[in-house]
Formats: sequence, structure tokens, C-alpha cells
Amino acid sequence: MHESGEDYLETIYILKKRNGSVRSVDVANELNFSRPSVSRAVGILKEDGYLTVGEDGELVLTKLGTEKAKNVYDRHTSLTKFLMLTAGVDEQTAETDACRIEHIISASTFAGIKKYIKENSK
Amino acid sequence: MHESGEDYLETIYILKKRNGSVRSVDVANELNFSRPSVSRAVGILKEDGYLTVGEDGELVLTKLGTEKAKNVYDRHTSLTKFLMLTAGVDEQTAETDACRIEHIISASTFAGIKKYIKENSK
DNA sequence: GAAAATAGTTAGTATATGCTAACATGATTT
DNA sequence: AAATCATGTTAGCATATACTAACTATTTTC
Repeated sequence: MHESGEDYLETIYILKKRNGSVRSVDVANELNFSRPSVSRAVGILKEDGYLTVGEDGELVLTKLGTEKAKNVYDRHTSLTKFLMLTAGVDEQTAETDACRIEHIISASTFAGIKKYIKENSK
Repeated sequence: MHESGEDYLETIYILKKRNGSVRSVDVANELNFSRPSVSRAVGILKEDGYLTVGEDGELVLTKLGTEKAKNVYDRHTSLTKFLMLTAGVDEQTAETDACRIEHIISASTFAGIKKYIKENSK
């Protein structure tokens, strides 16, 4: 699983929560990517067992895909909070940076960040 | 300037401080990259005015290259400290994560991190 | 001084990931 | 029904970046 794959899964997960269902074109619009780019990425995620595609084109995350997506999303939201708390940046900036950091941070650093938030965000 | 370029400049900067002079092969050994990979990267950095190559193969950062390298190195050391302070991770883990984050963090978040360190590391 | 090691380069390969152009298909609109 | 629109796919291109194989040139070593 590469960074871009994580981004696609996360986006599908978010759009599903937001709109109820997700098609490739929705992902393309959300990420500002071309439809062919999404088409290919979806093909790979499907190959690798992260999602299935319905006859109507609906993208449905498998259990594996949902777990992965939730995990990335959790890193995303936690990092956003963390950056706002510590570096004092606005939400927009925190979001943007979180979105990049979420893919590369180690498990132990992430655990430490979660702990920091728990102890410092009351 | 791409991420890999920043890494090469930073490595050259660190090796110069550590050993006095730097050749391509030293960079290859430090980063565990092949000599051809470094050769190509050095060619690009030279093209772009970040360094010069002496007749003996010594890599010398230009003013531009030194500035850039110092900047990345600063981000690196600050992020390492920051992660140790906040997430409570060990230096090795902090270093590894810092080395990835240093290339993607925004200027304003970095400024916030510097401020955090100043206020919390006494 | 010949053989071997060291350093750098050239050429070509591989992967990840984005893009455009063009096409197929099915739904909608007039 | 014909034209249009929406969606997805195929094919091929581009870039960044690492690699191996093999060549060159210089330097060491015996």
C-alpha cells in the first residue's frame, strides 16, 4: 500500500460518510484528479482487496479497506488536532499538513501524539 | 526542488560538517543509494546551481545550496526535538520521522513548532 | 609495471503516479 | 429517435526516483 492508495481509501471513506454512496467520479471531483487516474487507482485497490465495485459503479470498501481507511482517517484527524494544539496553526493549515504527514508517520510517534492529545485537549 | 534534492543537499551538508569534505561516493554510502543514483542527482543539483564539483570530485555547496541545506537541516533538528518533547518518542524514532516530515511541512506550521520548542524546552 | 580496487558515468530498466485524447455505454433531454 | 451528457476505460505520455550492468579513468598495491 502506497501513499496514494491511502489517500484514495480515506477519500472514499469520507465521501461515503458524507453522501451515503461513492462513485469514481466523486473521488475524482473531491481530489481534483482526472477520471482515468481514479479509474486506475480503483482497479488496483480492487485487485488488492480493499474495495468492490457494484454494477452501478458504487465503490464499497471491504472490511480490509474500511479498517485501513479508518486508520488513515484517525491519523488525519489526530494530527490536525495535534498541530493546532502544539504549533497553534489554523485548522486549514493543520489539515493540509496533516494530510501529508498522515502517510509517513511511524506507529510509535502516532501513539505518542494520541497520548499528547488525550492529556492536553480538555 | 524536490524532496530527494533536499535530502541530498542535507546529507552533503552533514557529511561536510562531519568529515571536512564530501564526494559522491560518501553520499551514496550514507544514504545507501547506488553510485549512479547519486551521480545523476548531483548532476541535477549542479545544473540548478546548488553545488559545484571540484576536479578531485569534491562536492561543494554554493551559497544557494548551503542556504537550502541549512534550512532543511534546521527543520530536521527542530522536528526531532519537537517529536521527542510532545510525543515522547526516543531520539532514533524522532529522527526517522523528522526526516520524512521535514520535506512536506508548511512554513507556518514549522514556525509554530519552533515557537513551541522555544517555550517548552527549558 | 601489471593487476586490482575505487570512483564516476552511461545506458537502460522499473515503479508510482499524475495527465490527455479518444472511445464505449448508458441515461437524459429535446 | 437523435443529439447530448455523464461515467468509466484504454492507450499512451510525462516525471521523479531508485536500480543494475557495464564502461572509463584514476589510484593503489604487490
